[in-house]
Amino acid sequence: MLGSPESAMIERRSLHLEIVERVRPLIVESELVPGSKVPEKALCEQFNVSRTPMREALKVLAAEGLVRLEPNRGAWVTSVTVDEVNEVFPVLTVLEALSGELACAHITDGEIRAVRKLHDRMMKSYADRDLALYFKINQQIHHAILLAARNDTLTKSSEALSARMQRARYAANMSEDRWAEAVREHEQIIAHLEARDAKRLGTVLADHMRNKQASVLRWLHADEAEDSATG
Amino acid sequence: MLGSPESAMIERRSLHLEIVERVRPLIVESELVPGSKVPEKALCEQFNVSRTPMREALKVLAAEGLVRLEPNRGAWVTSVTVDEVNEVFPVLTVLEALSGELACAHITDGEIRAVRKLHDRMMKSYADRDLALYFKINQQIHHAILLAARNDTLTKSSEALSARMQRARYAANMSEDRWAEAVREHEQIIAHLEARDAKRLGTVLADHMRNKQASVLRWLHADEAEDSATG
DNA sequence: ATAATAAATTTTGAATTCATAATTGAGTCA
DNA sequence: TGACTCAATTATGAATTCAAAATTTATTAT
Repeated sequence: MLGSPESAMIERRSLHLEIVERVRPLIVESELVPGSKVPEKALCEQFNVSRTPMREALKVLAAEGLVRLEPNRGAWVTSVTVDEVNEVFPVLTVLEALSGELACAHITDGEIRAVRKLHDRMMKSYADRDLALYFKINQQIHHAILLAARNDTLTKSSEALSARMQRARYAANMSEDRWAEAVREHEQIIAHLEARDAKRLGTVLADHMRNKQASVLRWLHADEAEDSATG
Repeated sequence: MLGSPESAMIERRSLHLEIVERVRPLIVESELVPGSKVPEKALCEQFNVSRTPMREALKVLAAEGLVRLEPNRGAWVTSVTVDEVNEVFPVLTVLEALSGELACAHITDGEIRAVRKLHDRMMKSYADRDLALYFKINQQIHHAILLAARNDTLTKSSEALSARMQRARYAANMSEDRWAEAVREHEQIIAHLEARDAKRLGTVLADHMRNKQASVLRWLHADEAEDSATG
């Protein structure tokens, strides 16, 4: 046993949570492919843990909506469907708006400067046409705003739903027009944040999220078309 | 073994979920007292299940925020604190507003009539000064609106947070004035729903929730005062 | 060759076991 | 009495075991 490298092993505190935090990115990053079966045994071997904590972790991931448990048939990676997008995004939209409003009330000057730095770096990544970097910084900005809202419940709810949507790797599909629009929205986001204009920041964040929803839907439809063409 | 009555036993499908749905009300109804240890062994005996599915269930309940897991010290029933109320209610408020807006778009005439019936019965319970019944129907109304929103993600998120707040059994503390105010708000809720006025329904539901938050906070403070007086 | 059935294998769900950590309680000493 | 130690007990976390269900493979009949 134990053919896995040292770095893949887990020893600290709450084992099942440790596993949740290791398996979740595998799902979010689509390393575990949507619609496929979660390879329970292989994951146990990979992390060198027994089935008990792994199965506990899968139950938590099921509660988060990242896997679906079929009685006597195991755990399956959920996939991003049109219906799911149309369900999750409206919720995410109001949470995002709330995070903006609360952030304006609680964010420190130092945190605003930090977001500004992220924003400027993101603009550079746009100028450089570095989509991957753009998306990474993008997420960091949204995360920073959530943290500034000083509401763990909001952060947890929002990031759980975000994780479900993040699996849609629609980035590659994003049009030049949409990218330019997103950039303009982000200019407004940083401006309203620096002005601590809660209402306007909430509104633009909500609009931003609705546009993202539309973008993800376009990606989903393109994906479907591709499937029916090649498959 | 097995001194528990037939009705307390569990046999169907997904055992851990079955347990979640049995233990959750014990927490929401405060039969498991806030701040106390979850009696894992006793619950296993009560439901006649082994520790494995019980512990899986506790992990799910921890994800929902109803219990807190302390490594090597077991599971503890979380209690409703001022900080938690001030965190959860703002989120609940925007979700409730969203549910109203979506409900206006999707609710059927039949469902509206059903909510109207609930509303009228609730008004009668108010006239009868039957607080317990009032609260029960109240919840049914909010649940009916959530269902009419046709968004499972929203329903799940909202009811998970509601469950956490429901443990605050602030009803007994609700003032006559607050009760009268809540009733007026409900008159508006049913009116806007029947008019399918999404924006206004969203707004009044949000206001209603904010008033509820204030009411819960008053109850919490009264409770604290009582503690420092008697304890 | 194909479909249907039956046997073998694997996977799943849940009980049990076992090592370790935490708690309790008895005994000791100031 | 009260604080402190250390043994006994209990609870916890996680691996293992075991029965049942599902899946795969082999076999038979058409």
